[in-house]
Amino acid sequence: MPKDTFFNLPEEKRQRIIEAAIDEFATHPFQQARVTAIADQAGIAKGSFYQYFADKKDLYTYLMGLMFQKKISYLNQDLMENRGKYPFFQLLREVFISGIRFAKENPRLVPIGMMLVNDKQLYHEIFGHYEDASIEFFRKMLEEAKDQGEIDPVIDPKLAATMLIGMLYSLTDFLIEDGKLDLDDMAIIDQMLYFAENGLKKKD
Amino acid sequence: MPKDTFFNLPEEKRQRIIEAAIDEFATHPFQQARVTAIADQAGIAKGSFYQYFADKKDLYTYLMGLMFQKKISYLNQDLMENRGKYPFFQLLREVFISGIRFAKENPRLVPIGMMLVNDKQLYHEIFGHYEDASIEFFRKMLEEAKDQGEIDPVIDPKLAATMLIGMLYSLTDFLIEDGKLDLDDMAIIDQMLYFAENGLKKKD
DNA sequence: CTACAATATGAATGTGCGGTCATATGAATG
DNA sequence: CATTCATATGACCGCACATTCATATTGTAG
Repeated sequence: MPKDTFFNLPEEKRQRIIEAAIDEFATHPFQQARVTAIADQAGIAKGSFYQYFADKKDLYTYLMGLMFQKKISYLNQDLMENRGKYPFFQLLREVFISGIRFAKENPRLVPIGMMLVNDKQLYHEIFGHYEDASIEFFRKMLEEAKDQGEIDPVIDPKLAATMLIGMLYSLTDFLIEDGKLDLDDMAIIDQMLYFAENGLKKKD
Repeated sequence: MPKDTFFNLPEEKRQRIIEAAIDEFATHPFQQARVTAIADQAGIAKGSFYQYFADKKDLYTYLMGLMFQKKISYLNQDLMENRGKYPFFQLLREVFISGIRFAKENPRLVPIGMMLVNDKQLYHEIFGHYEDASIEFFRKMLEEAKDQGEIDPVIDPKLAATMLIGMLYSLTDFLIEDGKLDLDDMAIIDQMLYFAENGLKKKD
């Protein structure tokens, strides 16, 4: 957690620091991200940085928290709270839509998330030692849908969850990185769902 | 390219160096990988390292080349050379099989590849500035299959290629990382194909 | 043996960066 | 004003590491 001094800062200055940090962490993995660069960019002295944060990781962890909250806020609250009441593929659509929308509206946050996911060690230091939360999330959804007879019984939920996450990650990355696709966002979502639905749905 | 002195080395010593490098690069991203660790592990003096390689990147680039060759060697030569003659889903099965087999037999190489893919900057320095080769490879296969009427005309080849790669990457990573899946390799491949086939195939 | 070239070695060099610290500035209080 | 407390600052320290270099060792040819 940042120190009190950080939260006592005028809103504007705090934002400058956060923005500078996002810039730096979006372009450099944690270890290579430079405190000096963040301080310079934010227009504060390096020493001041350590008035606000215990160290580099302190800021990083705080940022990850903000990001996580923001990501969550893109999910339709009603759908998520009453998961059981909605058909699986509608939930899946909602998750895809919010994922893409988040990525489009916060392009700088995407690479930060990617880098964290790829640094297993750091990931565990920050989020603790449990299975990747997003895989678990999808796995549970699939498990329930399977019980409801919505998806093909031969599908292994954990494997399918891994594949869905993989699709979503690599697509998000792709869209942000070079994003040359002659489709608008909704067409992309439709195709992903079409693909996933035909791949997973219970056959008659 | 390594210097002549490296290739003049007795086979056994050269192997030791390569193995040491693989160990180091499998556990540390390029920037954090230490020349000292490689030299120590290989049992050579640090100075000797620079008799063989211009610098750290020289060795790394060389390693990536070896890895690429090795990966290619897992593909069924006949199938690849006569791509046009085989049905798309058979080719896809072959690519999946060789990918998983490569990963299972060379587990230390997988994280190295993952880290490289995730370091866009380094990736481009090493492989040049063209589109991700594996996406292109899948995209072409899909394009051809679409012309043959094997896959659903609504599918966008580039998007589908991105999704397939994503599935394959994340699955490979998953298998190597913690790999707790109650399925054997063939069952995994079958499910991936089942998923992909139903998702992509032309509907009657 | 000798002389020359190729290779091996690890101490020394240089650099970049995270984190510390003594000091300065300024706001608030009385 | 004078005192105190919170915040700001950038020079400085220590360390880790890639790379260099002067020197030693080994191999080879005549």
